[in-house]
Amino acid sequence: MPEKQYDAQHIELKWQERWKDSTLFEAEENSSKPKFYVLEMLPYPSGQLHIGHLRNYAIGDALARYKRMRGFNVLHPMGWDAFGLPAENAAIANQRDPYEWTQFNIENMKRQHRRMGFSYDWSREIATCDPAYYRWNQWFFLKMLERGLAYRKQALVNWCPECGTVLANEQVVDGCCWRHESTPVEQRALEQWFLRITQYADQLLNSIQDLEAGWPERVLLMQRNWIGRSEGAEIDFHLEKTGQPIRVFTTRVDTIYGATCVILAPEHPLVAELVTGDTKAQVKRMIDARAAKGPGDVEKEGIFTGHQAVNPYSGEKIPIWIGNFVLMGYGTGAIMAVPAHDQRDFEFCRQYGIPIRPVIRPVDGALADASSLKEAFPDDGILENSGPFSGLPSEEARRVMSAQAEKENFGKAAVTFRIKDWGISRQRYWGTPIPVIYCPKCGIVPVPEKDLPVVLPLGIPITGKGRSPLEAVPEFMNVKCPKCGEAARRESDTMDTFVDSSWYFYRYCDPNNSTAPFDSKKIAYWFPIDQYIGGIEHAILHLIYSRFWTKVMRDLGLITNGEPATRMFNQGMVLKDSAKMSKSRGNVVSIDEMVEKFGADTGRVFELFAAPPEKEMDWTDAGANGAYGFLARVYRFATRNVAQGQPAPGEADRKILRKLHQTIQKITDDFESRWHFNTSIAAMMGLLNDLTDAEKQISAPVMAEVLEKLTLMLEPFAPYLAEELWEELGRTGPVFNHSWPAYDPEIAREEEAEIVVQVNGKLRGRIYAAFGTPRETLEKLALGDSKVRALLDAKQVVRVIVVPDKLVNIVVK
RNA sequence: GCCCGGGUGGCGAAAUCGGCAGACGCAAAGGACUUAAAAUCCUUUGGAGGGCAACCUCCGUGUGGGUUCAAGUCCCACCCCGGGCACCA
Repeated sequence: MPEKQYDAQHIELKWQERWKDSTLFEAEENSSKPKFYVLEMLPYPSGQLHIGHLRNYAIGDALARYKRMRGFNVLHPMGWDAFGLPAENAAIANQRDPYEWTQFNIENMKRQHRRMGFSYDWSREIATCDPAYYRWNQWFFLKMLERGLAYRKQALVNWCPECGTVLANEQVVDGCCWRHESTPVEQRALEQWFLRITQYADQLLNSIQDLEAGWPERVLLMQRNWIGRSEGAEIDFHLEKTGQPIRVFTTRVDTIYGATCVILAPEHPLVAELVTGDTKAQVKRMIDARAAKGPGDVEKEGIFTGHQAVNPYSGEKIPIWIGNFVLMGYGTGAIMAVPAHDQRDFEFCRQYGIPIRPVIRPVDGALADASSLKEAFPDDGILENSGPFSGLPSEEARRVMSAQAEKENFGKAAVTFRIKDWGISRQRYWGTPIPVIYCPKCGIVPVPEKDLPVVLPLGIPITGKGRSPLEAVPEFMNVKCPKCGEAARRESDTMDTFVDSSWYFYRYCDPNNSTAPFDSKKIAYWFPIDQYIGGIEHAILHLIYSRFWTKVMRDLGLITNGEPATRMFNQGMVLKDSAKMSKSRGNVVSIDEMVEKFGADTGRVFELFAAPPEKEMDWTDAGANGAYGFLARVYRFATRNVAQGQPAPGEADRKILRKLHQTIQKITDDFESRWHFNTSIAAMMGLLNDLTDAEKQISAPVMAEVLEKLTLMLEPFAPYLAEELWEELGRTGPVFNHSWPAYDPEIAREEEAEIVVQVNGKLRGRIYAAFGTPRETLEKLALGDSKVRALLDAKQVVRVIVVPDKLVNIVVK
């Protein structure tokens, strides 16, 4: 009879058909099992899934299946982040209704995910473009508005005068509009809505320490830097002429006697008062130049205002400059320049001939001579030439000096954060409408909760021109004021899509709730997320916003957890032939194409086998062939050995059982600790190689046991094949309803330890001894080894190092 | 410039706590089967040298130093690659 061949297409279609429309894992809130919530980051439905998107799902699905087999009540939901710029651009370009376009893409992606056989609980599917979801974005917005966490202020946006519309940063190309390459983008001030994330800056920073156990160190580091807390002092210099205070922020108030000028950001409000005529025009050019270029490329540039400021400590008069490197959005928008102790100030002052005056000396050194200074001395030391503070160490001086400022009312110790409030206004069609009404009489009026959701009007023209697409829809814009009943206008801005992704994973726990965003009891059961998996590109924005949202919901009394996820994992990128996959390179491999060529199981196995999951991996068809070959060998071996084997047990049985238990141990360890599934799969390949070598010597019961356990171990990686083999073995599936195989360390252990014998650290031989053989015996054995003895001839043994069960190193002279 | 990762055969990689470098796979070469090809199976495969042979010797984890009985792994300096941030006072 010819051997059965592995036909991935046939097998996968068969099981897809059987499991059509069914949810594989159903998570239950009332289960007595321990819970495990595993989540991959939301995909955006661009409709064109390629194998680069596959990796975090392959990892998440393997983990979900493994945890399920370990007896956990697993929640593994799936949904779609379905608002955004691409949908709108597609609508503009293809004249398609964005809602239909999105629905089409969601259906397509769902089909692809089903084809891959991922174990989602489809009964919990959500799409963020559904009013049933975004209604709660609006509800949260109103709650934040009530508590002063949402506010409106003027902010600068990129504006294309040709389109008459707002541009996202990525739509600005070389300072010009992406559609009008010769039209420079302008900065225009618009009233925009903000969420006060800065109010949570301290909490977001402090509770990072709770994440240290389960989040990658680099993500936490990036977040710490992003939040950017710095301690220092705010000090008022005074305008000489009027006595008007100019507040500066500094981390080095101890250097203030070395301040030789005050520098204002060009946008600083005082600038408008201080400068006139030509200088004013010069300042405007400075602002525009910076907007067009981006801060990194700008040369330091300064303008003297002609005014003087008074140092509140020394009474000294110093010039006031305007500097293009001073940021209005950080600190107070004004700095004191201490060129002797700050490299950037040093460069600026040298450029403009402003005096440089050292006031800090190293603890065990002398004060630098200003005329010979080559670079700034930025470190702490001892104060000199600093009036009553001379002789104090920097740290103490900072404390004393800010205390004095506070006492005498010209400043205080202060903390500044780099993080800014979160601007959520988007002048776009495709997002959650901001639920606010502007009444000429009552002002800003929130939409009453009973009128939610404010729904996006469908079927309207989207041209990409004008302030916002919604503004051109009178049926949407014109409303009665909920307070006074007079004619009023709606807010036409929609929300940033990061709002959608900030709390979607809570909605999964209760996706159909129509009276609340979710039932708090269900959240209390499932949260925090046990494992979140996604790309490193979200390390900052998405992950800070969702942490912020969690803290706000906790303060609203909706949830009790302070962080959304206890563990976070960032998978590496998938490359194709060593280059990032992209349409322009033409190296995109679609999931459909891959499944037709190799099968879903092969795709998963290869993506996990080619590299450890946190590293980037290179997709090559040859490599995928290798993974296919492995699955095919497993299939052929299993099908030809079902109910086969020698009647009597023998030596081969013992060896193969040992290998089996070693393999189970290895893969279990990989799942429990570091997720190096590449080595897990390598271990299964090793087991299969040993099985093939001993094929004819294995007894029937051992063969049956090995095949059963191998199939169970395949389940997280190649579920279709596992299911098929399970059926071949005469068992009833699904496989994930069965327990993960246990290993016995006694069986897994080698009978004898192989002990390496080194002479002066070089490998010279091996000896074999039972585990736990005492040091003395090992030393004797090693010294007695004939090969070793030959090498020791005429040499003197200085020392012998014995590592039990491992190694003997003989040091000779 | 700063911060964070990396650098191991022809290639992807393994070596989890300082203890046998190169597991597992790809590619390649040779062989078996075949009219032939595909598929499958077997053998070889870090480099150099030696031996009729079982095998043996030396070198080898980006570079140069160091610690150690022992270094891919720890320390110092440097080079290169990738990612992030970029005048943050």
